[in-house]
Order: sequence, then C-alpha cells, then structure tokens
Amino acid sequence: MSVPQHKAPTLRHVAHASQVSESTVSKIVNGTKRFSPEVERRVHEAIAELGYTANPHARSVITGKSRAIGVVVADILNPHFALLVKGINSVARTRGYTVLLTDSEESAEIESELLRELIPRVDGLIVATRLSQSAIEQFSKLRPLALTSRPSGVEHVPTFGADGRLAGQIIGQYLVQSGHRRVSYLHLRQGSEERLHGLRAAFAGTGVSLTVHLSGEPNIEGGVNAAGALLLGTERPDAVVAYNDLMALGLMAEAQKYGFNVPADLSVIGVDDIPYAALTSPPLTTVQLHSRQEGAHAAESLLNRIEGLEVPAYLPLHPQLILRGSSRVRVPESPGTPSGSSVTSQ
Amino acid sequence: MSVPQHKAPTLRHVAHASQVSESTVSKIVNGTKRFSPEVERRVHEAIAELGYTANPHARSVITGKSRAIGVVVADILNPHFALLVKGINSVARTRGYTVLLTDSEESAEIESELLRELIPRVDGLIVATRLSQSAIEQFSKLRPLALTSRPSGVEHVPTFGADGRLAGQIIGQYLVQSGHRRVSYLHLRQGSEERLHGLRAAFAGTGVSLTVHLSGEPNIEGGVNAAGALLLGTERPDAVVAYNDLMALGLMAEAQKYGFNVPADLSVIGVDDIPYAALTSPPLTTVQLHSRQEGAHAAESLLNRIEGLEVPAYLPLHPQLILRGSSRVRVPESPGTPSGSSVTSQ
DNA sequence: GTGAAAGCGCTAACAA
DNA sequence: TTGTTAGCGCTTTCAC
Repeated sequence: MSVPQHKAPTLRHVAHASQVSESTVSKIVNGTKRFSPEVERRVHEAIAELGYTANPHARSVITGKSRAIGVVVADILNPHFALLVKGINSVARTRGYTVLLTDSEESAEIESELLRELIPRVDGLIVATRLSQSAIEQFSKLRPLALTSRPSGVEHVPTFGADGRLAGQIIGQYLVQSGHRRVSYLHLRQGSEERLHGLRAAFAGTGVSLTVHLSGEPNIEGGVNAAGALLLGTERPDAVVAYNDLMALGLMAEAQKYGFNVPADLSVIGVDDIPYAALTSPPLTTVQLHSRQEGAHAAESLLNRIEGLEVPAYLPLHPQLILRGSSRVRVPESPGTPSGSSVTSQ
Repeated sequence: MSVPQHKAPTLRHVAHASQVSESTVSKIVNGTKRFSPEVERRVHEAIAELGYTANPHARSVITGKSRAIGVVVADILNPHFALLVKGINSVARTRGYTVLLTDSEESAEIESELLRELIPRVDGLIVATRLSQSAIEQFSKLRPLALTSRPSGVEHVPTFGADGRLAGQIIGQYLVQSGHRRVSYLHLRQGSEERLHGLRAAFAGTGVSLTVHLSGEPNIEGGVNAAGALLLGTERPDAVVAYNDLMALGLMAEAQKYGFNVPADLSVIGVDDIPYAALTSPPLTTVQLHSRQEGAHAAESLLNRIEGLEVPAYLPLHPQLILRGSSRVRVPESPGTPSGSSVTSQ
C-alpha cells in the first residue's frame, strides 16, 4: 500500500551535482543574484535532474516569513463563507501565497484554538470572528489580522464586508414602501447588531412594528427551529427578515409546511444571495453582499500589509436588494418598487 | 493601522529566563523527558511570562514532519466538498494536525500547481482529483495520498467514498421499479464513469432507454445549461438523473421554467443529498453518499499511514436512496416502492 | 561572479 | 536529571 519516501534532495545535493557552492544555488533559486550563463545552466540542469524543491520550512526559519496566510471561517458549509474563501484563494494564489483554511464550527473556543495553532505558521490571518474585542486585540499583536463578515469594531484591525447597517436599511425601506406592517426579524445572537439597527432606522416613524427573535445557529436548522415561535404567535407578521439566507431558507420551508403561502400570506427576505436562494419556490428575495469580492479585498489588503506595501482604501461593497418571488407588495395603492440604484429585479 | 510585531521569544530566551539549557526547555516543551519539579516549574513560568510558542518551521526542518495535511477539493462551494472538509477537519483537529485547504476550481492545471506547492509543506494529502493516473502516481511518490470523491483506480493509492457504481445501480433499480421508461443521464465529462455504469447495469434487459448527456461543470450552472438539450429533444425523458445534486437542482429549476411539472411530467434525481436538496419545491430525490464520513475516513487512514500505525480497513459507505417529491411512480400497476434497506422515504 | 562562514530556532545523540 | 555538541536545510553578510 505504502510507497517508500526517499528523502528529498537538498541544496547540498544540487550544489554537488552542479559543482558550485550552496550559496550560489540558493541565489539562483531565489533569483537574488545573477551568474554566468554556464553556471546557471548547470544548476538548472541539476535541479531538474534531481527534482529539487526548496524546503519552505527551512526558508521560513531564516526569513521569518512563511508566504502563507491563515483563514478562519465560522462554517465552510455556508456559501457566504465558501465564496469568501474563493475570493481569498484567487488573490493568494496569484501572489504566491498558500492558504491555511480552518472551520471554527461557530465556536469561539475552537476559533481561539485554531488561531493559536495557525499564528506561528502564517504571515497574517483573515478571520470571521466570534471572539471578544480584547481577544482579537491580543491576537492582532502577534500577526496582522483582517476581519470579515462580522465587524467587531476593534481598532487597528481592518474589517471588510458590505455595510450590514445599510443592508438592513435597504430591506427595511423596501418593506415599508411595499406596504408591510408587521415585520419579524430572526436575529443572530452574537455578532452583528448592524443589520438590526438598519432595519430599526428604516422603520422609525413609519408605524411598522418590528419583533426580534433570537437564533443561536446562523444556518438552515436555525431557521427551521425558529419558525414556530416566529410565525405562530397571536399577531402574525406579514414579513420575516432573517440574518442570512440559510436561516431564511429554513424558515421559508418550515412556513410552507405550516401552510403559509409565500408570498401571499408572508414575505420572506434573507441576506447574502447564496446560489441556492434563486432555486427555491418561490425564489428568495435577498440582499447581495458580494461575498467573493469581500474575500478578495481582505486578502489584498492583508498581503499588502504583510509585504509593507501601501494599503489602498477599498471601495465599500454596496449591498444590493435582489427582488424575487418570496416577497411582494401588500397594499394595492402603493405599487411602486423602491427607487434607487441598489435594486435588481429578477 | 499596523501594530509593530516584536519578534517572538525563542527557546534561548526561555532557557535564559529559567536558568536551564535550551535542550532542557525543548524536552519539557515536547514532553520528551521529565525533570525535577523545581526546574519544570521555572520553565513553565518563563514560558507563560514570555508568551513563548514553539516555531513549527524550525521543528519541521529537523523532524522532517510538519503535522499538517493538505487538502485539495474541486469546489468548496459544493456542499459535498464542504462536508468532506468538515469530516477531515474534525479528525485532524483531534489528532493535532493542521489542515491546508485549497480549491482547484475544477482545473487539473491549478490542481497540479497546488499539489506542488502543498507537498513540501505537509506530511500527506487528501485530494479530490481530476489528474491522470500517471500524474497521481508521481505525486504519490513524494507524499502519502488519499483520494476521495473521484476514484481514479490508481494502485497503491487508497480511495475513499461511497461506491459510485452502487449509487447508480440503486437509482436505476428505483427508476425501473417505479415504471420509468426513458431516462436521461447528465454525466460529468471526466472522472467517475461509475455512476453511469451502475445505471446501465440496472437497466440491462429491462427495456428502459438511457440517453447520456455531457456537462463540463458539476454545479448548478452545469445543470441549467444542459437542460435545453436534455429536455427539449423529440423523445422526451420521463426521468433525468444528474451526476450530483447541484446539477440536478439547476436542471430542475430550468425544467420548471420551461413549464415541466416535476414530478408529474418528469422525475428528477440527484446524488449527494446536500442540505439544499430538501428545501426546493418539490424537494429532490437523491442518493446520500455520507460525504462527512468519507472525509473522516480518508483523514483517519491518512494520519495512520503517516504515523506508521496500522491502517484498518474502513467499512465502505453505503449509498442510500432518499425518496422525496421530485420523483414518483409512473405506472399505476406497480405502486410498490423498491425494497431493501437502502431506501429512506421523507 | 562566486564562495566561505555564520547562524535562523530547534531537536537529538551522547556525555556527565 | 541536566547539559554539551552537532547539525537539519536554508539564507545572508562579507570576502575574494
């Protein structure tokens, strides 16, 4: 079953084979200095012959750099994070960095453990965190950090992602304009209060009521589990907004099981615009957050910081309302769709 | 923005602070040898005081081990791979290994590049490959490999995952028994022929016709794009089977746009049982492949091999038909659902 | 242009 | 139980 692992050739072997010193080989491999064509040819030949590859660990010991970045996401099964990772990956690959990806399973404890393990191996990290401000501050002293998806308001630690408050506000405005009166919000315990604040701001002075329900898990299960409390109370909502699409999808499926007709009885709105949001019946109205670009921005910024380059200010990603079948206008007299450039109808 | 990075304390610092030799500290840190309580106390104190963490790179240079494994998946956005990774992660974490995850974006070229980059950094790799047998053989000489999801039939390289041929056979048998007569299969260009072989075997001698269509992309887009050719020919199928759930979901959504009623006009069946398969209308009939356990098995086996432990034979994962609303019996006279333990109705 | 020598942070014989 | 020594594979002055 097992194939014997001959130990890999080293610089010494290449140096011997090509009759030059180790330092010469090193400089040629790294492009640090140029040599006579004859020497370079011999060295390249020997490298090819022996199948030499530099040992990145030995290199890291000296340079103090690993050309690797760590990524900690809360749940790689969530397409928002998968897309974020794809954005990070593409940037990292083109710039010659390796990505060490880990999944914290939405646990602050696991997240800490992973960070401690990752930090000595990488030059910087991108983290969707659940940790406290003080914990983040501690870690950020050890390595450059970039935060995503869950703004924590820690100073000196750059945060990336679309404006959650604005996302909430866009949804709120749409609901107001489309005649909804009783809105329930499925909130995520920790983390971003921002989406909620945005909703509140949009509803201020409009007479629209907002009821907030809590869910521990920002996934399909979380939506399924919250559906009962959310939908079967005495005052039934005419719209529910969920912290993210997964929760909205779970919630909508469960609502339909209860016999609700979406959107006739109830509008359902999510956040993220994951690929599956377009495939349900009805397809889900949601707010696109540009997860992939969020990852790319975070990675670019982090790598620039690591390499001591200038870190440009990134254009904030603008949340965009994607109108689909899970929501509809409630009052015939106000059929206008909301105005503004942040709306796309599909 | 940037916080100064004081260079990390080393063994030397700890040795100094606690008045012992470097090798003593090393042995205490690694638990290699025991020392007097007094010395151990001093060393642990110094470690805590200085916030010392071992430099894993320096360690790797000497030991030749990195306590890291590499993972290459084809598309982390595909829940099958996300679950696979979760299975791998949980095993790796409990055994003290770090996971270096990368996404090859379904490209053999990128996959090769990633493998070359990963190999010198890790003790072994888990790969969902698109590479040729010979390429895989080459890589497997450099590091222990475990293959998943896409059996390649390379000798000496263990492969994990449910039996694809059996999955195809189970679907085929169900379709036969439920009275379908014209089946179209949406096949994935490269890789697993196994699911197709299983279907063929099940249809042999039954008079059920099988038409095979090709799709390059094993994702939602692939299903959407193939729908036209698959559904709008002269002889319309009464069932379509897709290589995986993503393709089936894309295909079903598109079929519904064309006006097909699923399952009245057409049964749609996928493979994987991704979480979203249960949320569409109708929910998708599919075959559960136990992706998470597949990942766990591959990781356990690989780590055992790396550590020179015995590598137990893993129980093959049995594909299980999950009957949902996207398929139904076609002929009144044969209303029986298929028998056997591999069927779960929901 | 090329090489000798020193040393990154750590582990592993081998002494004592 | 503790320390000394050597050296992993590599980069990096600094000479020639």
